[in-house]
Amino acid sequence: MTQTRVERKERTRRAILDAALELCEDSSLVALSLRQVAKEVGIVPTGFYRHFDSIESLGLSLVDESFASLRALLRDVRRDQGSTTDIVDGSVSILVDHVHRQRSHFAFIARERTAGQPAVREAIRHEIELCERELATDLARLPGTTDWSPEDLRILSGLIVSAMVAVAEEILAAAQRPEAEKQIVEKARTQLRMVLVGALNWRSRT
Amino acid sequence: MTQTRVERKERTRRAILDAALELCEDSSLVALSLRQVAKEVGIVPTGFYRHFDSIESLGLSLVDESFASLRALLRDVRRDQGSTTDIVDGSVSILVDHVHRQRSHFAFIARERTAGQPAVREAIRHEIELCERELATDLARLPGTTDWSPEDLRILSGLIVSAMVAVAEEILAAAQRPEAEKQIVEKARTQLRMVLVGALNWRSRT
DNA sequence: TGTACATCAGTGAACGCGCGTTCACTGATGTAC
DNA sequence: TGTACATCAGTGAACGCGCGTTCACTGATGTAC
Repeated sequence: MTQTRVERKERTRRAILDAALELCEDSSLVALSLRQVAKEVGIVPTGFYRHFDSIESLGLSLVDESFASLRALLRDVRRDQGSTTDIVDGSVSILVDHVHRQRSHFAFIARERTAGQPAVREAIRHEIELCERELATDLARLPGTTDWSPEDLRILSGLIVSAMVAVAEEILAAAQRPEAEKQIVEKARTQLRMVLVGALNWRSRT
Repeated sequence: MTQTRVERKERTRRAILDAALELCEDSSLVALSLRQVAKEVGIVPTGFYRHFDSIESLGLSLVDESFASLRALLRDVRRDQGSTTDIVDGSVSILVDHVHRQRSHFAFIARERTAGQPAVREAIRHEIELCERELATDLARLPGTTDWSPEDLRILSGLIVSAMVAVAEEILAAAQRPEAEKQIVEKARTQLRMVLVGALNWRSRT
């Protein structure tokens, strides 16, 4: 068990982040105290300051982490598009898989998006806007969107993101109820197909 | 200025509800203290107990109030459908109007939906599901959905509700920025038109 | 290699503050006769 | 109508508790020579 000082510090930092994610799952980061986190980690309250300035700056680190998970999701969806026969089936499966594996990250985003401190909310709003932009450039490569205006691509992207955020929230709410989740997944696939049918029959006004 | 004792009490109760709605707008009900509310209202902390048992029971009253506002919105949208030429333009205008006039109620639902106590979250989820059902029966009366399956009507309804919940949240976030709101409203109308184009070209599988 | 010094993650006491809640109270309003 | 009593919304002192933050500290790890 020989560890360098740097390794030990990183380990504690990691434990603080994990404890905060777990403890705020029942309410929100704003209802979480530094002392609760320290107690869960097993350090004295003042030890917290060796790693973060405040709960808020801890929150901003959690935003970064959580969006790394979300971008990994987008990356997997993008990589999958070339290889699969059905974009909708593949994309929704990947979404569900990521929500399960990074459950606390997606729950954090869903929660703090509306209930976090202003700085945290703003950070999340900004990240989601970036995701919409990314998705818009992906959509531009699909057949049938060649004559679309940039605005319409962004708008379609926003529609898909809204629907998929709602789906992710429903999956989180349906934890431990596999039959409910199955219905949600089927609904998500149909919704995405409906949107794509709309998109294929859409004509941008110039 | 002659008021009965009952009138005075009701006035104070109203002030407590309004103060709580306003104060928790920056974070969440779980981060709100009884003393903050009492200070805002202008009564001594212990005076709070003449009206509510706890912040939690105050929260339950706010849930009831907020859903009354949401149902008023649905009622207005439904009433408007017969009289207007463009369903999309009319419905989005009504949505925006209601969000402005009952701003704090919609913000309360949006926030506590993901960050509230479990019982509150569940109540909100249930109410939103009821709204989806209602909307599905309205959609069944539109031309072009006569041969749709009940499931597909519910799924389309869910898609529209998700998109409009997202729009309401964006409008709330864009407060004091009229030009940003104008863009959001235009986006909402285009999204709704895209969805309806998809619906008109959709064939339910039997 | 051994020694002397520097670094710094984590400690523990102490602080002032806001918290929810208790309790006995006050005095204006309401009611019974 | 006037009087005597009841009600009860709001008061104010007091409590123990958990909070964030300060400060000087300890002692294991790291580094320079």
